[in-house]
Amino acid sequence: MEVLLGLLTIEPMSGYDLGQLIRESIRHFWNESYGQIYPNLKQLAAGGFITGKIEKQKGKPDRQIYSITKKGRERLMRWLEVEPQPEIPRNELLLKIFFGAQAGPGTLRNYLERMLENERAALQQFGFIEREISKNTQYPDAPYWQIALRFGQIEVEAHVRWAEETLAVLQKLSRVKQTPQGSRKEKPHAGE
Amino acid sequence: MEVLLGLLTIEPMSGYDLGQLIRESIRHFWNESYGQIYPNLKQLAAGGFITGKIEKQKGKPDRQIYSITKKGRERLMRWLEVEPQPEIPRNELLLKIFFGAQAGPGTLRNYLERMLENERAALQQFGFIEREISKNTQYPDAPYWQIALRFGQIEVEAHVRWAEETLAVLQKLSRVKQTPQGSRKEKPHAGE
DNA sequence: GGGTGCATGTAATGGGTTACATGATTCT
DNA sequence: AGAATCATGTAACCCATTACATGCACCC
Repeated sequence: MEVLLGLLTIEPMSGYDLGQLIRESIRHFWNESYGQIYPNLKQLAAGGFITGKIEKQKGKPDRQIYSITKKGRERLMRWLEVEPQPEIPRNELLLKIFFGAQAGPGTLRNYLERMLENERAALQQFGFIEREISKNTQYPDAPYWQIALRFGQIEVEAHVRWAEETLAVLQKLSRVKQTPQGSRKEKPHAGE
Repeated sequence: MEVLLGLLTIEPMSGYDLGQLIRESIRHFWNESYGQIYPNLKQLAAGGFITGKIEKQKGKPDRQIYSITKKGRERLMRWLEVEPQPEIPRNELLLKIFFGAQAGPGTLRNYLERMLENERAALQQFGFIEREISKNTQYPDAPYWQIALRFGQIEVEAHVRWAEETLAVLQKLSRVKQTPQGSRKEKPHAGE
């Protein structure tokens, strides 16, 4: 809800634009689906927090361009003043690793390789975003965008380090499991 | 749902125990509320994935102790084989920082200080968990628990570094804002 | 001709938190 | 006396994703 308000302080936009912008620039810490965006915009408009103007296009469908109102800015402010409480992320990968002894190291290694791919792709995306920000230094928010981006970079680097370290640990674990005295109740897994 | 199954492979437990265990050991990457745990246990029991035995206690209410069944283990296995897809966390703090120019650096600094407190508390909690794990090396899952814990440690360290760096950046930003030519449309904020 | 992008929207479904209710014991 | 802990459970509610629907234009 308030994301939309916040993004509309940058410039007036349509719901579609908002969706694009979200997945291009803040997806690494916030996401909204269109199933969320459009109804929320309607609500915000009904409450007088934003106003919409229809923009006609040839060939393409009409666009509803929304602008934030004074009332909207006030609402955004009030929300910004509320201290964000830490939220517990749900990390399915970690959960599966936690029960790793059931799955065996082979499966986990695949998951980690895939994770590394994703994280490296994210790093590239960050590079792209960084260039976008430095093109738009005229906006007063630009330094803050940079800070949010930096969070993503630092976190992803940490993830990469962890994943690499973990792959090494798993290697050792499967070597230990292969030694004769290491096998107790465990059923031997096919392959490594 | 499957967390419960997974945790019950460690040993038979009650819903209450599961809740305790979750918040003591895996809260940093997974959480379930009792409003979720109890109904899920009922469902799992109805499906034959776990079985419950009533344990009577004097003075205290009866406990339903659940054990995982063979069918339950199979279900857990199938779930473990499904590749976890990356999930986008929602970080309200980052979102508020992203719109930082609206709120001003003072508010953000408070949020960051609070965040640092939380992260440091988490580090301490991790120390506690680490000691618990090293007491329970007889479990075959122990190395995997260690890996999951390591993730938390590395991530939290990264967060701390980012927060400290960001506090320094904000300091600079508010100094720049104070210089005469830097003030355009911005209302001056009380205190720095 | 078929897929993709633009653009908006709704409905079904699933997930999860919060708040409430109960009731006994133990601690302060 | 009152609060907290143990222990289980339900109901209301909010939020979010997914899938579906429409319709035109452009490209291969």
